[in-house]
Amino acid sequence: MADVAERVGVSAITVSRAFKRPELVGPELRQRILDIAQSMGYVPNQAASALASARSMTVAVLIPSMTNMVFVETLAGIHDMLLPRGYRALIGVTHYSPEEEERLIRTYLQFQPDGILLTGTDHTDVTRTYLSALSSPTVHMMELLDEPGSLSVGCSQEEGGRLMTTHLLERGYRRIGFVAVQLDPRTLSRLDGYRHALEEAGLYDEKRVWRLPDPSSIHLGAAMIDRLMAENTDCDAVFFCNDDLAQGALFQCQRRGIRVPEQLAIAGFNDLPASAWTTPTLTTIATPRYAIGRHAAAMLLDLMDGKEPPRRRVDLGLTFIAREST
Amino acid sequence: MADVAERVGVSAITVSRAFKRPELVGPELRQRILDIAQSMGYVPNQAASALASARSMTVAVLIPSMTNMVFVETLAGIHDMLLPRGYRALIGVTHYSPEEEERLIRTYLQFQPDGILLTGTDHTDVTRTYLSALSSPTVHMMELLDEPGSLSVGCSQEEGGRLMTTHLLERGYRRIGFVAVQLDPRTLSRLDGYRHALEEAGLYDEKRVWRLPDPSSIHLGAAMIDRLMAENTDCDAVFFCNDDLAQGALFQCQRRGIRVPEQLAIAGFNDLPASAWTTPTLTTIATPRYAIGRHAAAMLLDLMDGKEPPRRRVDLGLTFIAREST
DNA sequence: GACGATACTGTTAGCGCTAACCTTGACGGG
DNA sequence: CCCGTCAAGGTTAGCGCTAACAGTATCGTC
Repeated sequence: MADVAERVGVSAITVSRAFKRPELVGPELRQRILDIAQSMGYVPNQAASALASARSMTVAVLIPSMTNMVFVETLAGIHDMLLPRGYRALIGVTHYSPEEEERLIRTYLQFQPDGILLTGTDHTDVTRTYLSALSSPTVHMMELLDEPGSLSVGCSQEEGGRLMTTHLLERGYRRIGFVAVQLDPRTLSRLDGYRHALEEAGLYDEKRVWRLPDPSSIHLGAAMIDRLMAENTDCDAVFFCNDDLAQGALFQCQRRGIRVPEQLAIAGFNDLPASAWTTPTLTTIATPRYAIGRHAAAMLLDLMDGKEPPRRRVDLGLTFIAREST
Repeated sequence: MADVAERVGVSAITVSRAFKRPELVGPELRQRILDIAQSMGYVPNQAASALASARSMTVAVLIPSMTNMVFVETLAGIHDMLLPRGYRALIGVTHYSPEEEERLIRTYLQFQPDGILLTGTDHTDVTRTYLSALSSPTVHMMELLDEPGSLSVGCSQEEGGRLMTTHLLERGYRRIGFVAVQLDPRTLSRLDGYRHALEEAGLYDEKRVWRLPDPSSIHLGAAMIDRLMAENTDCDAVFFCNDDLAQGALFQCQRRGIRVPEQLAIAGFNDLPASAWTTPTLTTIATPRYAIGRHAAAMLLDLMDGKEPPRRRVDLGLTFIAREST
């Protein structure tokens, strides 16, 4: 920067301002500075800038998984909101583990992020301590928080589970199963919604609930159909905790000649792109994941600007999508 | 850091060493420093460290798309290699645009990355200038470079196109179509492979090639089947440039009652998880994308350590997977 | 003609850390 | 007993930038 300043015949601070506070520099001088900087191959040093200004222009984003489209789309929403404002996202993948999340937080705090976006609400005590000691704001995505003062953008997973179960009941199904995998808090909330809806109808039966800690996959969904058949289940409908699983189930039903929905109805969650194209098409619930990313980032931008966001808890709702599989 | 040093009763550099060069500090003193730092909530400032040491411990990674599983899995390979060594990835999404890539490079150079991972080989001249002026190493992923001195890890897309086309010829198909979307260099290489194989067999016909700039999707694959039918194509097989498209085509064939492969054979590229489960299952070519990420990152680590990597051009090959759709 | 407002540009100091060099004391060999 | 060696820790200076404050010229206004 000093070299550029010398070549232009100004002081270093003017070069700095030409880049960071353009309105403070005369237009033609500014252009000359930028041109000469460009020709010299000068690029500002972000580390030095961060050190001097105490603003890293960085937001730490922690998501549970990269291979799950849901979170990738959330990330896209975050990116689209942050990049135009000059912020960069530092992405961490927790693999659904609060301990891994804690480790990542510790690492990313070294970058002095100006804001933090977390997925979900289950964090270790140490994570909570770190965050509360921090001056940078933290917004929670996906689930909604009720604690006063906390910031969250998401939708009610429990309501989603309830919605789908109610739909199945309305369609006349009475022996509705639930397949929960991964067993992260969002899955368990959907299971809660399912259970409450069935309990209210007097139809809840623990033996129709399958809980598996394995990660979700099409393969596992297909395997679950085989297992249900082997166990001679009496289910007339199965609500899978997400679309990957449900798609795998549909594929396997087709292979085995199980008629869906006549013999067995199948429902999913999240509305992945393929779910509109399977045979039969999959009844599911669309989650506003891209919008969640955008809103969470927007809320964070407000806070980083020192402004109070319009709302501290934003419920973006769910969209029920009835298709052929139920 | 100074506060921690004072509490422990040592100088700042000893605290610094306790974190960054543990072998230079006595074991029990080191433990005391770490304990006290922890209790005080001290976290090293990465910006200051980067400024003082001229090492950002950061690698810039540019990929074309985040919603395409292929690149997400590459990213996973990179992460798994870099994180244990203390490096962080700065992820940029170019949306298949060399101009966007140039913009991102400019932005990320501000972070003084210790290394750079790029996807593909088509870059703007400005990008090339930036990179050659840089002391940090750059590794190209996916495609292979022949220029001496250049670093690349990938597989031959052209060979992939050729492999699949040869397979279709062997199965007796004679009027083989090709659907190319996105039209990025990798897609076009596959198209080249397809064309060369057909030309050698004397069966290439331009009218059986569809080129669309649109992004790939299941929806588009399904739409292409409708279009082929409307255009009354004489194709007995269609080679789609990737699995998303091919899956959409399979779904639509099923809907329309087109028997695959008897009436129309369908082939894809990449081997996505669902391709083993569709009805019929999809013939495709598996690309070693996770391994590409790992190898590229490993090569970069060598270079950042000042070591010469074992090889500067690594071809990880392709795996042909014959399934029911052909 | 004095004055304040406005628009630019400059000076000084320091952000938090680490490279490079330096000091100290313990130890062992000849 | 001297000297070299080594382990452990300290001193000094500076990485490249920007916040805060300090000019300086220009202009309009009363």
